[in-house]
Amino acid sequence: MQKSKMVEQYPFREIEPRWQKRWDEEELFKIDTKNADRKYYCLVMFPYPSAALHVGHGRNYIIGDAVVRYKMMRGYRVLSPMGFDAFGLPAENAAIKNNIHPETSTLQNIANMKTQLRRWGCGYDWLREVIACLPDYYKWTQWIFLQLYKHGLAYRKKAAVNWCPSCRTSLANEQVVNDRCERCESLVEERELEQWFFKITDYAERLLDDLKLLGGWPERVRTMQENWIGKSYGAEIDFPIAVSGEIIRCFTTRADTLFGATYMVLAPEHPMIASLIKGQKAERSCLRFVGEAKKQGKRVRVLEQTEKVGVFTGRYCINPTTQEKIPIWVANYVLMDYGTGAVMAVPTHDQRDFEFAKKYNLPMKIVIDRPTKPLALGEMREAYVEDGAMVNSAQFNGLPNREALEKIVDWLASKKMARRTVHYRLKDWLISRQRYWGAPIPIVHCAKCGTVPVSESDLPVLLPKNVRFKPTGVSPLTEHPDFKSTACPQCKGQARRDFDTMDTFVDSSWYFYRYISTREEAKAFDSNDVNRWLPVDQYIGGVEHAILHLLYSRFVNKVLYDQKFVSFKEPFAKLFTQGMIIKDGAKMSKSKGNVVSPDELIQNYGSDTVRLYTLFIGPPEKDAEWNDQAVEGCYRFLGRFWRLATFVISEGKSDSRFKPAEEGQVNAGDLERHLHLTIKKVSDDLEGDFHFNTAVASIMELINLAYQFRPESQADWNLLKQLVKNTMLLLAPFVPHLAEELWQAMGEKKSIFRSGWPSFDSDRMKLQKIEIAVQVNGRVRSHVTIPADLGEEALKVRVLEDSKVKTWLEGKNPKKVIVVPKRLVNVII
RNA sequence: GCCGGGGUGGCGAAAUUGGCAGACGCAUGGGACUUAAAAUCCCAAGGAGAGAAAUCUCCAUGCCGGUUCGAGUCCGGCCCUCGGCACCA
Repeated sequence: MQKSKMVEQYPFREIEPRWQKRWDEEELFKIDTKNADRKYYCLVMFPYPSAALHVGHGRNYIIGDAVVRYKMMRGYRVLSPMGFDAFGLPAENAAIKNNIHPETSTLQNIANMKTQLRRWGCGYDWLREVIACLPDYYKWTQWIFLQLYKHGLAYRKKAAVNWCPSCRTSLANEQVVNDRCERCESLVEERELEQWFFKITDYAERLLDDLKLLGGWPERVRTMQENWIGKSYGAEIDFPIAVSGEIIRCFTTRADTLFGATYMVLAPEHPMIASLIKGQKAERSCLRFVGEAKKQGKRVRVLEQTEKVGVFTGRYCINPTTQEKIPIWVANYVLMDYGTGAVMAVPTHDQRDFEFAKKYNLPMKIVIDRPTKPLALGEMREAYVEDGAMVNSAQFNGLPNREALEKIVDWLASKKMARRTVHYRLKDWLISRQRYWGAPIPIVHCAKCGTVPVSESDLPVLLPKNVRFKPTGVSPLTEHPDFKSTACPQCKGQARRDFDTMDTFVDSSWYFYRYISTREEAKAFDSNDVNRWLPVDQYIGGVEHAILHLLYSRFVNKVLYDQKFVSFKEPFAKLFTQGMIIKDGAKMSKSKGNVVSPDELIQNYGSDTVRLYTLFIGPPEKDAEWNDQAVEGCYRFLGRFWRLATFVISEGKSDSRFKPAEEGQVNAGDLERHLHLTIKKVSDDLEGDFHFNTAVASIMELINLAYQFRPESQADWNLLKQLVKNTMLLLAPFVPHLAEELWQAMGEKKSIFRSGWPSFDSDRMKLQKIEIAVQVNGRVRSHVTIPADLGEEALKVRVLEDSKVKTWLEGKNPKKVIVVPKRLVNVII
């Protein structure tokens, strides 16, 4: 790139800062939320304050800004807020490494990012800025916690967390990639810790059900949430233990295979194991096995390559369908946290059970037969998992297995040995973090009263600033004397605070309400205002948040709905997830060294060019490869438009760098027609699913056409003026500085963003004469130009007279002639 | 394994939802302007073949088949690729 040699296409360096300043001064994006007339809430996912933004981040804000400006021009009162998801581990790690307080570096980063956003020309109501790490925000994050606590939706239990042995800290699920720590790549371990959870599982059914209300969401995201919630229908079946009569309860989705259940398998953590094996011969070997399995940890156990191993307990239970005694085993492949931790094993119709049974020589029985070739036990190499007819299943023999499934459950249910149940894959949300840089959990631990919530009037629980950073494995707050001890809110006795902080996903699960009431000091938000302005009309962000953030926010919304703080069931009416920007085949990241910095690009081409290219690069929902050379193409186009516009504004007197076409290859009628077509196309593209790329392409076409037009009369000049003026409006959401500059150069006084959106006239889009493609046997052989209103029969006659058609006909009569009005004629021979 | 995207020129991509495949842009080639270059403006361009030429013919949207006058688009069966979930009972 020879940027230094490049001639400046137009004076963007002077224009852009000037308009950025003017828009600030005029408070173009300031909104009063007491008034919700023609409201439009456009929300871009608030960023984590990293050191510098690259063009990949930029796509998010540029798309958002284009939507905001377009809707403004459509006459909406658009709320466009911005804030920062400012708590979190990276800042804390940087603090440890560089010996700088995370608040200092975070606030510095925020200042930098605001400068960058401003330079991009992205417009926000900065009076509504939200910064998650400041007490006036996290006070209310703590309030959210208390609301959940109050209704039994926040609880404490001992649980295994992801633990990175080299960073000596716990990690969030999302920071564990393929069982390894995202930063240092060491294998993640498990550690048992007393933790706070939010009971999101109570809402599993509604979170799943209400996905139906989200027609404005990409199907992909809805499906991902559906998978994550993972609902499965099945039944719990009771297996009495031989002799004792105690019940082992197991969950199955395949009750049709019950007659083939030839053994029972328990998870090593199953609570009944101890009493089962007590006094048995196998007691010692069982205990050893359980101990090893637990030591191995769940994470390793579920790895695909981990061998399935197990041990016999020496005890039996009764298959409730056959009354047969079947052995009870313990095996590493059964998980305690799905279903009941007990699995009825059907080796003939489940692949894992099949492998396990082969290995330990356990009995097998076929209960569903293959419709094609009957199964034979001796010949089976794998489990038969397809459908078929029931066999070896008493009164159910001969039934299709899917039908038998229901009947077997009914039959056992009538004997009170089974009941229909539903299981979810979704787990409760673990929100405790043993880290410093987060909102303290507003709980006090008192020896007398137990866990006691801090009262709302005592919020915020301030995060102390003078702490020592070293990776010890416990929160630095543990060592902080002032923070540590406090009075119990209940008995006023000596007590200690909870040392943990909240997952940053709690911070981000409610920020979109706070934007409505940023200045509110007495409450998290004003319900009346929030109910007027939400749901968010358009949410825009990366697909990487498809599950966590979007699911948590939906959950919190439902909790607030139940407690009557909000009156809507879902917080985000429409969701748009933009694709990533790729460079050299990989996602842009500092560590990969493939980031494209916007600063240099803006210096060389201006932010309007960067914006235009970002929108033109491809369909916004798809990933796209960044191409520096293609940026220049957009820069050239803006220059081309600038030259045309300045030439037209002065009626050919000023800009000597523009030369009109020597002979007009386009007439005024065509040009006007295309102007109206373009207005329609751009409007449709923006109203639809953000087809910025094709909208830009059609504007380019229009300008290319205008270059072919030679103005000869005052009417021609007026047409050209109308054209460039409308094009400014069409371009304004994409290239706001250039559009505003030219707009005012045309003598307009009001901001272009307060000047409405152009309309088109369908009558002016019509052609007098149209060209029709003529096919012979489905292949295009000729074209005819006809009056637009020519009737079908007349068209047929005209086509059959065509010399090329005659040649193909070779004097014969056509079998059939198909006419597609205004498009083509197909002559079948 | 299950679920969901995708597969179109040298490249990013379009295609009015079944109607002229490749708009627009990048890269490329040529021309104009210029002492020259840059910039700008104009023109060409999917591949193969025929022709002096205008033109013409054939082949082309991952592969195979089907429906249809007509398929990038619809149906059936494969292949590849990206993403999500997964010893889930």
